Amino acid sequence: MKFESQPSYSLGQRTPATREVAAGENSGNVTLVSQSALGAINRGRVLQALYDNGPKSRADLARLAGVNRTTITGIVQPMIEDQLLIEGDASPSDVKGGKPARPLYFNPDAPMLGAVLLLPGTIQSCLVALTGEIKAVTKAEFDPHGDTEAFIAAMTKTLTAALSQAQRAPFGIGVASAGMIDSDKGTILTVNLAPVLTGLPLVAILQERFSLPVVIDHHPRALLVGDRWFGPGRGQQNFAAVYTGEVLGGAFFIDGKVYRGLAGSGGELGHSVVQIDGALCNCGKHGCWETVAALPWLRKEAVRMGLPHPRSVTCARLVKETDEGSNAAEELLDRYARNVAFGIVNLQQTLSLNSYVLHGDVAGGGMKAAELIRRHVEQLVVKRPGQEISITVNGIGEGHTALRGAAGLVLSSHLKLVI
Amino acid sequence: MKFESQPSYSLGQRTPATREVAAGENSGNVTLVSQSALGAINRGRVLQALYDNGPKSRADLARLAGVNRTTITGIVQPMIEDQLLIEGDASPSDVKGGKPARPLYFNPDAPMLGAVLLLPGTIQSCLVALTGEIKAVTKAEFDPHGDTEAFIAAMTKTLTAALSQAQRAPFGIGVASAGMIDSDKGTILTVNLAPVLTGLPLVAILQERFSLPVVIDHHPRALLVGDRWFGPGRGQQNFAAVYTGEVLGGAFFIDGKVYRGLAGSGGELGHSVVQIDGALCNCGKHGCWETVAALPWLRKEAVRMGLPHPRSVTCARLVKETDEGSNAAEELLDRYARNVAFGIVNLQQTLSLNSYVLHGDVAGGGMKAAELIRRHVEQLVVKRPGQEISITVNGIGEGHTALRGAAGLVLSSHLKLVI
DNA sequence: AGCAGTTAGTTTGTACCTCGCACAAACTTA
DNA sequence: TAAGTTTGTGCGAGGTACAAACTAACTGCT
Repeated sequence: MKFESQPSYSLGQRTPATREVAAGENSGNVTLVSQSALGAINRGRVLQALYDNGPKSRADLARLAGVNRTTITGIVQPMIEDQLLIEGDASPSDVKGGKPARPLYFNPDAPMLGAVLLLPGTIQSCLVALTGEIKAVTKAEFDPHGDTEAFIAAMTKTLTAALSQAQRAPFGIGVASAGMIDSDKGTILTVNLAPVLTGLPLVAILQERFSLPVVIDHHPRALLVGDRWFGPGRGQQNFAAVYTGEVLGGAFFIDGKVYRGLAGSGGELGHSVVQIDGALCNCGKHGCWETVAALPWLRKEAVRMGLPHPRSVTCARLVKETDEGSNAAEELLDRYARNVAFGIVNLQQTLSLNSYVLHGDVAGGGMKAAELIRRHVEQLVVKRPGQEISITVNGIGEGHTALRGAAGLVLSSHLKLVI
Repeated sequence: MKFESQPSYSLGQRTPATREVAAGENSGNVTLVSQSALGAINRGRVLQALYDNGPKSRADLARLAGVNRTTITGIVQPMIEDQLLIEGDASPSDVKGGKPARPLYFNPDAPMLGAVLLLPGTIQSCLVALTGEIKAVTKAEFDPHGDTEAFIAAMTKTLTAALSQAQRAPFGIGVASAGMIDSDKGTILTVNLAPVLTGLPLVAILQERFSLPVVIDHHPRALLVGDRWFGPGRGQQNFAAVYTGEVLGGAFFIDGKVYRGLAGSGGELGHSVVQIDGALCNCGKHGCWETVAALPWLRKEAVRMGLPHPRSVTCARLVKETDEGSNAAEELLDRYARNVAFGIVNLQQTLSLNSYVLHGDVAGGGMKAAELIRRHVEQLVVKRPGQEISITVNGIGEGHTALRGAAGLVLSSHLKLVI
């Protein structure tokens, strides 16, 4: 599957090959900013400003970035000609007098992004427009213990089905996967619940079949980017996404960049220790955060406390039952919130990001759960004067946030160059 | 106190005033890289490469950074003329044939950096050469509960004494301080053991008196920069510094940059929780890492176990007594190492930096303590294939590492622009 | 000794980017 | 209708990195 008509400008490094050439034999630890890279960087930042702030005029963008208006014109003009951006009609502005500003926004028909969400047993592929719209969703299932070839065939088939509905070449393909991912090498290291994926060099495989830039990252990082793009993290420079469910995970947005850690292994929070010599964890260690703040703990406690249908209890149900007056539910919910809070406290003491977006089970508990957790965090953290800690939930269907995030991963990896 | 003869080129933003002008009314979250900033950025990176790798020829630097040789010439030539760098004699190289390379290195007589280490009751000021040499150390004491004016007078006096021995204007002044620091605003928030410092806007005060760029940061961050500059972190792009003693603290070097967190509050690791509902901490919470891995814990346990002179026990002494065959010392040392390891494990699970430099009490235990801790970390961390975790100690007199780090803070804040 | 080959560093010209200035377009206010 | 304001656009200036071509200095072979 090949596409034509690449845009006349570059959004950054468009293919891994280009990247290798650009980096050359640069084995050192210094990278200078080259003249040509500068253009790509600034183009990327202007686009990001448009993501973050919505439609803006050239003059607004110039003010926002502290640069000359002419600079913005020079950057956006080719993008308008290339139909990536659209110049809207002059809108009635709030300022008096003067030529009315013409807002710039993303062309809904601009090149889209391929996105894949890979969870044990299921593949979800789609196209994501720069406006965040999700199109051409195709799903497939695979045998987690089956044959690699069969999985690759299923993967290729759904992705082809989704991508073929694009009119112009997508900018790239982003894959969000459960499990342990090496995002540098582009391989899946291990997925406990889907051994067929173990060691799969998925990026190389997809790159070869689709001739597009491909990025893979783990699920929480996709949620983070989804938050940043169209969720509560929009426009923020520092925040963390935290996922709770059967397992716990997290990802960080630091100083305007997605944090990966070496080989993309940052954010494996589930196995940070909050209880030395505590309960045994799946990983073989004791007292991991996952042993006190994930669903298995919640359900075990529900059994112990004699709650109704304890094996299927969720945060959402606890909130509902609390509202209906169940003291037992309220008590368990509070303990759950407190246990979740400990992990956030440790993050806060370490990175001091001040802003946390919750996903997964606790997100089902909505604002009430978030507020409960926030209160525990406030109590447990060492306060600094004037410091406010924000805890929000992203309740949008998880699949959508992760898919948007997977798409955003491609984009951000090509916009935010490592400089 | 004023200096003359500024260099003809700029190493970045030389004064806060310039910075404000440069940022303009940029209240947004986007910053484009301007053409002129590009030069400053690359100049800074070349200098950093020289720090990291020691004397290098232009050609080597070009290869290291993946840029053209002519670019390096253009960058270093003004610095040589300005006597910041010196071009060494052609040295016999290992390659056969060709014109011999001429190494570039820092002029020991180049402008130096002012550095201050502020601990409860004591002030230490000095000059630090770009070669790392520490000169003109002057010390003073102050009453931690005394008068603010008296403190400022003492501070100004020692710093003036140190700076007056410089022949050219220092690049700036770096302050490393105990306690909670707001490095954005340049103020000391609180120092538990020195109330006189509470709320002191030290950066503004020093900037006014010395007309130089001034940077303040907390003690562990200075240690980090000291490590990065002349310690085990030299040339590394990702590592953490961890300080243990009466209190615990840390700082991170991430992707080639010092991590600060909002208002410089990142790295307050002592109060991350490793034992839910554990022992009561000074901060009023329970189960902080500080309650199980700092000196007070160690000494309390030494008392409990009946070790000799338990109130003055240190890691160094435990190592010595272990070597001499004391089983009790060996057992306590191992438990101490394990407790320290938990904090490092949590860092590793969160940020995945893979490299840790220890300071303070555990550093006194030398390689033996480091190896013990490393073994515990290896056992407690979720291993990824091929992942190696390095734990080292920086045993150099703490004052020196912190002072060098304080100096480095100024330099790095002026070299590594936020771009 | 002399020449080819190799590497270091410089000179020169080119391409690219941002900025400041001047100006037209479009709108408001008096 | 005139003055004032804001947006957006040419155009030249200044600064930066790069490529090509050159000189300088050294090695190894004949």
